[in-house]
Amino acid sequence: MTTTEHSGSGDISRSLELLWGTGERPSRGPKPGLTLERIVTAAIAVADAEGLAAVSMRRLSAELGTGTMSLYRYVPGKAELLDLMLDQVQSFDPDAHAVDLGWRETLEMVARGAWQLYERHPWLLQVDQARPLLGPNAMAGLEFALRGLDGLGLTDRERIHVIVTVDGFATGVARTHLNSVMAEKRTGVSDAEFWKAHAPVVEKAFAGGRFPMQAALGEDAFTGRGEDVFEFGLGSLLDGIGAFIAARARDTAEK
Amino acid sequence: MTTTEHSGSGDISRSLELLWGTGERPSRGPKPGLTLERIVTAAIAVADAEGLAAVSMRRLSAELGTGTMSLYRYVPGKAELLDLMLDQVQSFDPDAHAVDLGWRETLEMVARGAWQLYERHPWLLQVDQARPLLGPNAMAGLEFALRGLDGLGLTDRERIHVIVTVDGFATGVARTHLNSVMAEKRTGVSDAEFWKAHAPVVEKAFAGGRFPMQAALGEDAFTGRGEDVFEFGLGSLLDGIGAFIAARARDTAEK
DNA sequence: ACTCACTGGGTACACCGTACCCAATTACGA
DNA sequence: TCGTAATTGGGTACGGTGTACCCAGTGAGT
Repeated sequence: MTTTEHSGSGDISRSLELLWGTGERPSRGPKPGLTLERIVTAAIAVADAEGLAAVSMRRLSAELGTGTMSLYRYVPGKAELLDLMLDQVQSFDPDAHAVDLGWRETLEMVARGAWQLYERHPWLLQVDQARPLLGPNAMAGLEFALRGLDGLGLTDRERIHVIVTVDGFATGVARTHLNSVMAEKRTGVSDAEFWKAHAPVVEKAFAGGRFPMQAALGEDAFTGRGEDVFEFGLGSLLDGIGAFIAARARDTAEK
Repeated sequence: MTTTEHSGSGDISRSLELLWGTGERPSRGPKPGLTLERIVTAAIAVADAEGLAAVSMRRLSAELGTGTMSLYRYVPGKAELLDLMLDQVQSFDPDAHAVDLGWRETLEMVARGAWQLYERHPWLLQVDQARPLLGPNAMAGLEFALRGLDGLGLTDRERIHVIVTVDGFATGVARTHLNSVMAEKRTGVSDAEFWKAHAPVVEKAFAGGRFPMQAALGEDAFTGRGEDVFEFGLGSLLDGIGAFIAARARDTAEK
């Protein structure tokens, strides 16, 4: 049993200070035996290996060999820790930003980047990303996307719309896909077994005649891989966005 | 602090029995003073009003005026309760299914239906929907979508891909939108205040010259409403899917 | 040497899901 | 009619959670 942890519940400016590392060491008192980074890294490692539910303050302190309450000397609370985990995990190869790509390649990278990120850290889907604090890594990603959409005649707001749309799509499909993968890992019940359990109830429902479309569906309809759905949807979405961009280009050409 | 609750963690066939209501009352023993439906309804009401985090067995029992452990006479555990909440909340006007719509209208209804569902019950985004148990309402929704995509020359798997894509898109964008709305409600910090807190740190980052695109962004770039992003993205996505369907139609015509 | 900001961390509290009991209730078999 | 078996109601208790509150120990500044 787990719950989507709320990030950003704590003191915002405190979290930002931690994110951007503006804290100076005070001159008095003993030197800290821990670092923020070690705590965040340990938390991510635990989340990757055992899921977000396994990340508790007691568990982390055990992992780091300290007292539980010592962690609160570095992080105001668990919510802020999640903020920090979010930003750290979003760091990616800065070389990828160097190249100037076309809009389609850029958006494909945005979508595939999000997909791979979720694949690597499925627990991200469990974190309430409502208001991800603007960390350095998040800003770098946005900058990359904006540059790829530059010079197409789109307004600022339209560029943001496009980016949020592509990211939302990737997130939504990744959620469906990865939740299923995680469910299997967690419960030990494979997809096949899961659907097998449904068989009796589904057959009874089909017999009622209320679901002719589903009854007529072939066996293989549901066996598609999540990646295929993602690629199909991404292609369609970008085709549609391409049409929008082309229309914009025609508008500006007329003027 | 909250966590995405895992549905489907419990005994699957037990949950299915509850979903499809195949349980007969045993002849002996006292009559139950509660019903499954009352429990599920109360749980949904609490989740709607105060979020998923407020839904605890103790809280529900208080709401219903019973002992906490009595709930376990009706529901195997909290995971199964979530399964039931999921299906109950997905019920919609059966009349909407009566009409036969074109593929675009159908997919628009699927997407808008999902969007409105999340708007009404934002906590749905917190529930792990990896493997939603096939309840009667979920099946009705899928049936509706499949019918709208009938006769277009798509394979079974392609129709499923289209539906998952559209649903994933709606879910992803709704997540971004509603998490922001919920964050405001929960923390009392408005979007404006939230971004204001970022100002000093963002300005310092801009001064570094690493983010020229974001620095050049107009004030209004981020003030767009979530609904606008949704409508923009939905339009583009359906345009793209339309192109795919048209290409398929040409294929079959050639044969 | 004294002071005092600082770090480390133990204890305690309020909450959670739920395993395990036992008492009260009800209908069937004798 | 009277056990008796099945079923419901629910109290208690356990192991988990985040974290408020303290106090002891550290080490640089005066």
